[in-house]
Amino acid sequence: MTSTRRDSQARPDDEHATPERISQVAENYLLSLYVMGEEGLRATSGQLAEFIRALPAGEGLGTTLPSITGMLRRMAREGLVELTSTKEIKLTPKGVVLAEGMARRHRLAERLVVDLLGLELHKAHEEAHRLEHAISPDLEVKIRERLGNPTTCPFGRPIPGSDYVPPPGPRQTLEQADTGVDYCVDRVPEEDTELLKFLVELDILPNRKITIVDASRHRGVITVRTESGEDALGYGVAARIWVRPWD
Amino acid sequence: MTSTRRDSQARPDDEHATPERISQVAENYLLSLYVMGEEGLRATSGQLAEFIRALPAGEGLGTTLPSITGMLRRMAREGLVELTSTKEIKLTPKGVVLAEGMARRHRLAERLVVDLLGLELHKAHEEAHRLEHAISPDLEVKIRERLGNPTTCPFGRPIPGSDYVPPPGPRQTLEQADTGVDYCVDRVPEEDTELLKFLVELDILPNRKITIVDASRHRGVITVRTESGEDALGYGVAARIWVRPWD
DNA sequence: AAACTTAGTTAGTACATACTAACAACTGCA
DNA sequence: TGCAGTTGTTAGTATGTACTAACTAAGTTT
Repeated sequence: MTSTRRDSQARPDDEHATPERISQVAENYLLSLYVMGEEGLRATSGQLAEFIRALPAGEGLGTTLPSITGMLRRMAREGLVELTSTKEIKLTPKGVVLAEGMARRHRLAERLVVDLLGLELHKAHEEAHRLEHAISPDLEVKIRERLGNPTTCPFGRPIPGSDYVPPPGPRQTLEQADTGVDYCVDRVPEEDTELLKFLVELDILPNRKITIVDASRHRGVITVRTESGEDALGYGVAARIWVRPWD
Repeated sequence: MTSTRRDSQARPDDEHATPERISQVAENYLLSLYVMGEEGLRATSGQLAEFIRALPAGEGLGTTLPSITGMLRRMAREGLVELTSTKEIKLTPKGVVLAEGMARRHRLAERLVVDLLGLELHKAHEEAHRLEHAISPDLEVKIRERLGNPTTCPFGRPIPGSDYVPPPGPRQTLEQADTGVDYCVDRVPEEDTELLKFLVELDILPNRKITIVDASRHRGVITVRTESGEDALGYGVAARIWVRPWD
């Protein structure tokens, strides 16, 4: 929904006295670019298209390359991104500030709906995707206070601006982890609803203990033990779960 | 926010299997028309323009008559409103359902930010104005449960679909009320931020006791007593506060 | 090296939302 | 009755977001 860029959703967020208000679409771009950066992905139009295609409520809109090219041009005009000669998309300092704000609100919203409202974890990302655009600075403060200044979202990602400190010890994916060693789940993917239902059931969630019981690479299956029991994961799934040393 | 009507904000809300998603702008129109109906106002384009002009974050956008005419035409095409021969705007059954949903979410959001997040009352309406577009049916249920199925918003208006029953006894404005009689505040206006700060200070809020100590119509001033003390109100303000018999 | 694949842009179009300026229709009053 | 103010519509235009189709530029394959 939505409308032209000048409609509601005024958020005097962040610095920049400029009376600019960016659209929800631009906000989504910024957040996507930010997360891609966090994940170490090369930010190109094509990658961005895939990212946006995976957005909840995306319904496939705004996912063709021409749409993205056009949107990026407008965002470049607004000073939010720069298009490098190698076709890479870089956030400007201004873009970074706004993108961090989006990530902050998105992750706070996830905590809000899960911790305070009791929403099922697998629905949190989609809800937050809508709410992130509707949270004013005032409300953000209240939410943060009410939640006790959380440092991560329910999926383990850090909340920008919080006093998050990366836990000690190396971080790796479950796919690369050793058998028989106790690990602490660090992050799980947030956008795959069906997978999340399974992870919740098996207690593979941030800060829970997990141990690889058996890894048969040839079968493509890793067997893990958690508080809730033992079960098997595919390597593809294991590659999307981050762990760190237990204790 | 914003963008064309097909972007994000998918809400499979309400009945109607039609895959229609209405824009945030249309949602605002529906809510405005609904509230105008509640307040017994004749819904014309002009009235609607004033209503929209008073919307928070409106920033004066979409408030010219031609904009409204155009928007209403589109909404009529979508079967949300009907334009009568007397230039009155009527919600269709479908429009009523959607409008009730907006009012429900708006008022639940107001309760959420005030009761659960501790936001100052005078900011609640503006926050809710953004949040109302971002609440899914799933989340709405969680919010309602978490709030204990409230029947009114913090300003005293009923939440559609709740088990609100109008309190017994006649409802009237403070302007028309009698001197020396105890009344119970029923509703206060929600959109006037400055007035609300004052009402909060004076404890003129729904379900509080209020008594007119003195009414000097010639001076245009009504003096009231509440739990918090005595103070004077202008008639214009008094006309916007609804009361019902105490007890 | 020619042809194909991949990635991205440009061109042209569509639609929602917004505006100003010009017009029409009704109301009230002289 | 006619003229003025109010109210609302139509006309014409701008901008954001989206698309398809056609092009271009790189790298791959044969």
